[in-house]
Amino acid sequence: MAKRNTSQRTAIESVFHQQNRPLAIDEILVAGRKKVETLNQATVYRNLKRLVKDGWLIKINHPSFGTLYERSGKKHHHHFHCNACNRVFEFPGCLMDDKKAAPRGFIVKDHEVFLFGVCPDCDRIYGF
Amino acid sequence: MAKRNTSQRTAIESVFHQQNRPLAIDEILVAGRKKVETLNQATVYRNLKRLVKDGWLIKINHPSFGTLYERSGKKHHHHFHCNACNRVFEFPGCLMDDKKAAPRGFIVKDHEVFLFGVCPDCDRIYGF
DNA sequence: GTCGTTGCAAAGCCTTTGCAGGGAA
DNA sequence: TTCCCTGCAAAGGCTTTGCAACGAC
Repeated sequence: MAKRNTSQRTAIESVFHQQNRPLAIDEILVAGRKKVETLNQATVYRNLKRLVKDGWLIKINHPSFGTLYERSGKKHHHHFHCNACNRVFEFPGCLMDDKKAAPRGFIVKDHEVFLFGVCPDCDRIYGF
Repeated sequence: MAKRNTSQRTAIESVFHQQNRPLAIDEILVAGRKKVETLNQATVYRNLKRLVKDGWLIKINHPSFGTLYERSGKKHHHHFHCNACNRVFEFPGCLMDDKKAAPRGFIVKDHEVFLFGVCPDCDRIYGF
């Protein structure tokens, strides 16, 4: 199935270029409508699915926000959720060794890590 | 709000006593109905919510199965999902050091790890 | 008898899908 | 012109909620 360039898809892609962080469906829809007023929710869902399938996006499962999407191709990183401001941060690098993470016999091919805590801003302000 | 013991709640709790692994809503409902035939889905949802609130259960977010529940009070462990048989395993222990997992300034209070790969059984049978 | 709990059905989210019209190539 | 893509609305899952009846204490 050949892919056609539409203003809607371009709008959605540009949202990811502007915001370098994991985005929720709704954020994508709202930001996308600033570029294409008529942008429909179903269109966003269809395009995200397509972009994931094409390997341009990665679907993330946030423990409390549900589904988030982020650009693929980034270096391996983990996610951090600030319990105070609810923002999601990305931490480059990794301390997990897949080979050592599981008991003998299990073959680990990938992993997903979510960290929870307090970000520097909130620590400074609220002193959690 | 005082808590009353009902046959429904007892049934749900006993499902967790019998199956020592993360369970999906539907598994809980099906297994629970073997003890209390009339057990209703809404009742299961309400009790799970209550048991989580009381700290008796923990809610887990499985990247592809959605919400799972497991007994609280277990030692720290991570979850492993076999890509071949789709079973979820629990691995005791942890190689992650919260203190080292984040850049300076971030305070990590907790983390959640999901490993993906092939379990020993599937590796033996299919040689993935 | 009180009031927390249950079953049932309706309603609420989030996401997917059918369909006819619209637009890219 | 072809046929992929879009908007809209309906439909599907999963989860929550309102309400009257029920049952633990």
